[in-house]
Amino acid sequence: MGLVLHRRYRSSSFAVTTAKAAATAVYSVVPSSSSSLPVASLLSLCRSLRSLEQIHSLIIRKGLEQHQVLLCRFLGLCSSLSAIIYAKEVFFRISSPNIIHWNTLLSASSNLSSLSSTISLFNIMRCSQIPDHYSFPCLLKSCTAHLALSVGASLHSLLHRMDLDDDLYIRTSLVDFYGKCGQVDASRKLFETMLYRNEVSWTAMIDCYFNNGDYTSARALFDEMPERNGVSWNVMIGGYVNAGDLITAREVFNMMPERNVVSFTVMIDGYAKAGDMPSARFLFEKLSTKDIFVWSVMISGYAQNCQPSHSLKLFLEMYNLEIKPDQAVLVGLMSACAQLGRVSLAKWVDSYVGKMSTYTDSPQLSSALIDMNAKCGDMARAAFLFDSMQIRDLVSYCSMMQGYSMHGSAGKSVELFDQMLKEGIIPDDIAFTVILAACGQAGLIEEGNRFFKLMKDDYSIVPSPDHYACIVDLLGRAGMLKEAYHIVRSMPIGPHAGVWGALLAACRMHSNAELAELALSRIYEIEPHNAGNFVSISNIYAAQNRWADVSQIRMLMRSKGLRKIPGCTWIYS
DNA sequence: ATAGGGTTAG
Repeated sequence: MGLVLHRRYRSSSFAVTTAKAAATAVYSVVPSSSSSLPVASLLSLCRSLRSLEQIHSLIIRKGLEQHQVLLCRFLGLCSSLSAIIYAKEVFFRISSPNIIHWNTLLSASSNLSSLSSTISLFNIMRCSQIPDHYSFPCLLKSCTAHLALSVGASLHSLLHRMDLDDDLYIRTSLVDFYGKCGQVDASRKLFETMLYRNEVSWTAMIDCYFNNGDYTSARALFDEMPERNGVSWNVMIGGYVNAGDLITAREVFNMMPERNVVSFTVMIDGYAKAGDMPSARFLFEKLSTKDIFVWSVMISGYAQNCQPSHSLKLFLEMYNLEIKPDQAVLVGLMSACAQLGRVSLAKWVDSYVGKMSTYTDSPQLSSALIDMNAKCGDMARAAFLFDSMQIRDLVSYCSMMQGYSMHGSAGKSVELFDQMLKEGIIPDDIAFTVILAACGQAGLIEEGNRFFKLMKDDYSIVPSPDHYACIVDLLGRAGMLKEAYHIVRSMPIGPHAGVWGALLAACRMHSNAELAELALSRIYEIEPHNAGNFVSISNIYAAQNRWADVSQIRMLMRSKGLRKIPGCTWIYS
């Protein structure tokens, strides 16, 4: 229903008329006891766009349309309900907006609109109002979010001319802005010359050091800062998590005096990214109040770690608690469904997302939908979704290409890749992994080599072990085992299990026991607990009637305590 | 009555 209202505001030029029309309904939806409450109290109770509209009509009826303070609070509410268009419509009906009205609208715009529309709003403002120290932090925040170094830098020089660059809030915003844009030295200079600092400024600087890989300075600053709050601690935890140092992250987590839900979320996410779902789950269970973020981290964590049924279970648990899933949760859920590959489930989720979602044009959501449908076998639905996307992005192309490849139409994947290039979309490392895998699967050697070369020469992407695994697979399937082995040997970085696995699979396909043994011994060094690798070589021996070797492998497996998990080979194939 | 730092997604 949020969607319906939102659309209406988009299409009608004046939300105000809509509000007037809704005026008659106001007392029926707002509880009768509260209808006698002052409008200000209603504003603090307001949780939805619909009640906002009703309060608006009440403001009009009571002739409070130009009430300065009320307007501010109203605009603030529009902002928190993501109703930027409504906010603008109300704002431009204010007969003489003051600086606070402007700043509130500016803040709403910087949170909800593009940087360019926020900047143009700022320029309109400057025609009738001199911006003050409240105006700039949100502008800078928007620049930071868009990593717009040049826009932010020109704001900085404007601030200097206006003599506002010593303000605590503004200085902190600048420290954060330059830090996020990778300009550590600029950040440090601004931080060190600050007249006053508080926990926020210290934390912004620490985060800046972490984002730029300087863990020592981050730690030194944390130890030095006079007072810390929850965010300071969480920045430390997150910094170590991103650095891959879970041990130190956990130490900081344990030392933290009052952990909040973000501390847990950051730590849990760290465990999930490192593949340690048991530790993630342990912390998750200890958390008494779970918010949408932590649910999302767990659900997508299980999906990323190939435990889709756990994702599904958690989602249902959330569903039963009547927590409204957000976009990230839905994406995680769909990623899990894609792995489960159950058409009926995918159909349910597809329609559920359609009903649930207020993000109809979101490329992330569309891509996840495409991916899920493709992986669950409904290529027609995937193609329909793809074709109905307004703007197709890299991820949606990748989902389609992977889908076609899975359904044995790698030729279509190749077509799509070329079409994507024509549309001006820049492929990344993952896109090349997808297309190389497609070529491998279909035995398109020439195309595969073309893309591999394109990736290295035209896009300057250094091949990852995954890319090498695809190339090895490509050559191996075509029976070019020697060439494949040569590629493996020539890799500048150490091959991972997937590369050797591709070689092993090729050996199996072409019954080359000798090379298979070599590959297996390497794989065993890397992943000693994967029974599937042993099964592969045992199959090669069996194909060559080498039954003694087969039973030897079986005995070896037994002595190592390895058992093949039935039906799990597809993960590696 | 308005502003700054930390968390989710192929």
